[in-house]
Amino acid sequence: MGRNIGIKDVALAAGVSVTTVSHVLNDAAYARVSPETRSKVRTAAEELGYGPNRLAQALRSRRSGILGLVSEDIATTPHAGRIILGADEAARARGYTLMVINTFGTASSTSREADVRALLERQVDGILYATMYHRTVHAPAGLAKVPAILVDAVSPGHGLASVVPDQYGGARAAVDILLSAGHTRIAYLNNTEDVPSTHGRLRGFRDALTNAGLDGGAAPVEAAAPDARGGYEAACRILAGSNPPSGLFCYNDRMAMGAYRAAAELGLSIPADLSVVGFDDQELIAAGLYPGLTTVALPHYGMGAWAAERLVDMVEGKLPAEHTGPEAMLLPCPVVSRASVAGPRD
Amino acid sequence: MGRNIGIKDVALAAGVSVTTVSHVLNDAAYARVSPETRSKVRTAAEELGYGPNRLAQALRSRRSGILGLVSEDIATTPHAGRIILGADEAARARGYTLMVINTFGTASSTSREADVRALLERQVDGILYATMYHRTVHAPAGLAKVPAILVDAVSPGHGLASVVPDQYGGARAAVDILLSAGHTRIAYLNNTEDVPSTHGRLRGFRDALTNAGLDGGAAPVEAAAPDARGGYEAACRILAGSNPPSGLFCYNDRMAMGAYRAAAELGLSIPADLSVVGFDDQELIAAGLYPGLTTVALPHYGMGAWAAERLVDMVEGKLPAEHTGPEAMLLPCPVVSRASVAGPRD
DNA sequence: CTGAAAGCGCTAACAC
DNA sequence: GTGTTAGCGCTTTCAG
Repeated sequence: MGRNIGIKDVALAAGVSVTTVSHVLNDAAYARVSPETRSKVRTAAEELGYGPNRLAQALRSRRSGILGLVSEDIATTPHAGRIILGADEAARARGYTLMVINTFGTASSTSREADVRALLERQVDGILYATMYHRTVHAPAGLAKVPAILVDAVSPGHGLASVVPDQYGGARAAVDILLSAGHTRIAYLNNTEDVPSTHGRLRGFRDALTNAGLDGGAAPVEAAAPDARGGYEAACRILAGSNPPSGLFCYNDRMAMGAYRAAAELGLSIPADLSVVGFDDQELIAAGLYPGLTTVALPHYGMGAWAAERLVDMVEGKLPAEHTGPEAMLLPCPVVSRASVAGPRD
Repeated sequence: MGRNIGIKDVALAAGVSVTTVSHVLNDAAYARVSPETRSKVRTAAEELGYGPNRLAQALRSRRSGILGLVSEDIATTPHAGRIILGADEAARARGYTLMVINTFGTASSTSREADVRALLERQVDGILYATMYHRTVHAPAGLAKVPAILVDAVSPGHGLASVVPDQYGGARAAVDILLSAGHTRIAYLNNTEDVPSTHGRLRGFRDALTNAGLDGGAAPVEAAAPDARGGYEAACRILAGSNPPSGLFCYNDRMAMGAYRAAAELGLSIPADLSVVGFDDQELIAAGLYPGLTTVALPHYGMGAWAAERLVDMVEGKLPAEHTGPEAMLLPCPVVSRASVAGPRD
């Protein structure tokens, strides 16, 4: 673990000045260096196993090439992972490295400010601020100091660009799947929490029905906690009625998992007696359930990639750093078809 | 987004030299600065909203305070997330920041080398190299240039410290749960893949039985793909026999999920007719299944934390950077009790 | 075409 | 007690 080789060593080995080395290694546009010198430098660098010290480069050029990402609850679901992956790949493609800071959904705003400050001290060129589920946040003040974008979140009145899933459109697509299969008695198992997805998906549900000539406003909706148990309970209630639905749209895959159990207990076979569509596309559940659950995927990867791409544009001045419009970018939620939907029995 | 305030500005505002500012802000041990000067500096820094430029600090002090983590498949399961979280919290507690680089289980060794090189160029103080599931890897050569630790992986002959789950012990604990509940006819649904966990868990299964006075070598074992479908198929085979087991240990939670389905189809109620224990503690599955699945947790968080802690020790010279023993550190896999185990019917 | 030299913001001898 | 100053490794203007 001896001393690292620097540009100086390369210069010495190639018999040129550090300036020249820097010029050729960076393909400096303004540099005019002879081809022979160029290759001399290149081979010298190669042989010495030279690698630039990005810290020094950053200090000098005032560009760290690092994008900060503060992300909530990295460990809880794969959602955060997919945002990170999308952002990572987009950033990498543009020559940037991601620096991820984990925070908690429950973190105080002081600790969030501290996270952003830590990133700022590292001289990140821009910051991505991601939440674990679509919601509105109070963006840390530090975000104003560098280009920044909110991922899966909106922060009213902060003039920050943001990207969120098109919950409404996803719900419509989900219900359309059921509609196209021929179902007319369709119910919705909603979440009880007051978050954008709860409202967006409900609106999408109703509008899809109305748009198909059914009475969306009167369609049965049961709300419960957004987990397997909540789904089980809500499904029991809705399936026990006198004229039970033949198609069931669930707020998320976990509730759908509960609905599967309810159906099994009631002797209802999926999809022969009951068609089910979920939301979120949690691989572990959706693919593990039997039959495989048809669901709607959340564009986490896409949001991460979109945001990183934009952020780099801002950093490089290709896009104004100040947010242009008040609207959040809406990314589509694609349907993932598996085996839980079939035509109605009757 | 104007120019940032530096130590110089603070010095000017406080009417002292930069040295003094540096001394008080870093609580330099050797510095003798009067209390009044100290507070003058502190308030000046405070008022100006000064924050150090960690890049410059790092360049000068030859310590970046960054720990690199190359982690596989961040987005696929929460496992990588838990390693990251554990490492992040341990690193943070010691004043370090994590720089996470995503790689793929399928990545070429060239690309892995490149990932490590990128980290090295950023002057990370040490590197954590994590795989998504316990396996043996060919560690990138670059890891020799800084302190490094393997997480969830071993690399024979590289002299690298590493930490992995105690698969064997976890399996024994899982089977012991079944044994203590009174079961004597216990079967194992194993994975067909040739990875350490497959072998470790099988050994644990057999030894636990033998240790209890049963014939571990003759106990029924069915192997299949480690997912819900494989579990379903293997469980069908094993449950269809003439003297079916009353206790079932599954290689992982996904296979257990399949076993639940098989049991349901055979009219077997869990845990009344069949007790089931899984492995991995994949929250989404284990807690979502009904009844909740008793399983064994993989110590991902713990491995990340242990490794980061050690790595910092190495970086700070509190631990030799070269690996001491040839053995990987084994972390225990704790049992997570839910509701899938009861006494046998007979 | 190539090189000297001035810093980027900070730390830490060393001098006063 | 406090200040001067020489770099850390690199980029880039400006001379030659």
